[in-house]
Amino acid sequence: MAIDHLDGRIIVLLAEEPRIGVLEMSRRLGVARGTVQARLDRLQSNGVIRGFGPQVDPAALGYPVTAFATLQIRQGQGADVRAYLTTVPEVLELLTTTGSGDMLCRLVARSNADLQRVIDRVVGFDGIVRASTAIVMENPVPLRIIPLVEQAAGAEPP
Amino acid sequence: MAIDHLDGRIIVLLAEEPRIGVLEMSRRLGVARGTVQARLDRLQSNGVIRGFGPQVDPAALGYPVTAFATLQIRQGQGADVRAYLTTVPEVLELLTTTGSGDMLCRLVARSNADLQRVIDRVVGFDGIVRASTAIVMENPVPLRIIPLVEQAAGAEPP
DNA sequence: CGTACCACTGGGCAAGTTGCCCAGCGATGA
DNA sequence: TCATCGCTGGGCAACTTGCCCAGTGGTACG
Repeated sequence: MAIDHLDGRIIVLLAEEPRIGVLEMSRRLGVARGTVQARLDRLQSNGVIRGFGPQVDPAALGYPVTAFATLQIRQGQGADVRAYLTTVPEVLELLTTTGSGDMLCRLVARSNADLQRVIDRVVGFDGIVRASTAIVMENPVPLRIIPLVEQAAGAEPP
Repeated sequence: MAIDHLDGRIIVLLAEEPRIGVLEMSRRLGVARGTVQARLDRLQSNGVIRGFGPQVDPAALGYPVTAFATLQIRQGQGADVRAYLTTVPEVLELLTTTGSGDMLCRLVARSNADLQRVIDRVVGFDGIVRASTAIVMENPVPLRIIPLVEQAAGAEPP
């Protein structure tokens, strides 16, 4: 659960050069190969590293428009709404948040015009009372984890 | 830019079993190794596949609380705010959206109490006028891309 | 109608990596 | 004092990678 400095360096190295192998990592970190292997196994079984899935860019796939929709759900319809939204490919993420029984929904679309279609499809579902949408214009800080890893790795040792 | 069926299957396969190699993929897909290699290279240089960085779970790192903060920025301070928030490790993502000159900010914290510290640190910056925060309770649809990939891969061929 | 060009196949090669094993060592804790 | 744990450093066979090649079918263009 707690991460030490070596774990941190492994994760950072892996993030910078994902194609790197265990052997090369051990060389760069100055430790034995078995050590890196053991650490990696531990990090994965701990759930710290969930996997190494490919990071796909929706924009390159033809979906350059991202938006966030805040949904207001009819009482008791939460489960139905989740199940429905799971079936919509353009829904990339769905979160329930504090506030008036709300959900936050990350959407993509082929264009601003297409976004209308996606939103209609989302809010067309019966259990959704109201939706307000914000279109993403810029992404100054793309989803990242490294700074947090470094903090988690560096803060503990002392 | 456009993805065909084989590209889609490669991405899906890669997402399901990231440790798989090119040779094993070619066997499962029933194509020559060189073909898979060429497709992968193309997908990466196209930017469709950005990389294979490790997916780290903030919760396993000791940051189980996620929240979204909507920030209202003082006129003309946008760039300063971005630069500042980039330095805060708990800020995992920052987006500018339509609406009253707003930014949306994804945060994590060690606990609800710790979230207060993080928020103070975020909104303590001068260029931020107001912030409203929503704590994430559940994550019914974790960030995903496969359904979209399948749609992009399956819709074109006909 | 012929000719390039392109993507794919199927094969072959050396070099490197992986997964697995082992013995030894130093620090930690009972 | 002894057992445990994590790390080291080494060795091994099996596999994969990166790279090369010639041949083939389809498509676009002259």
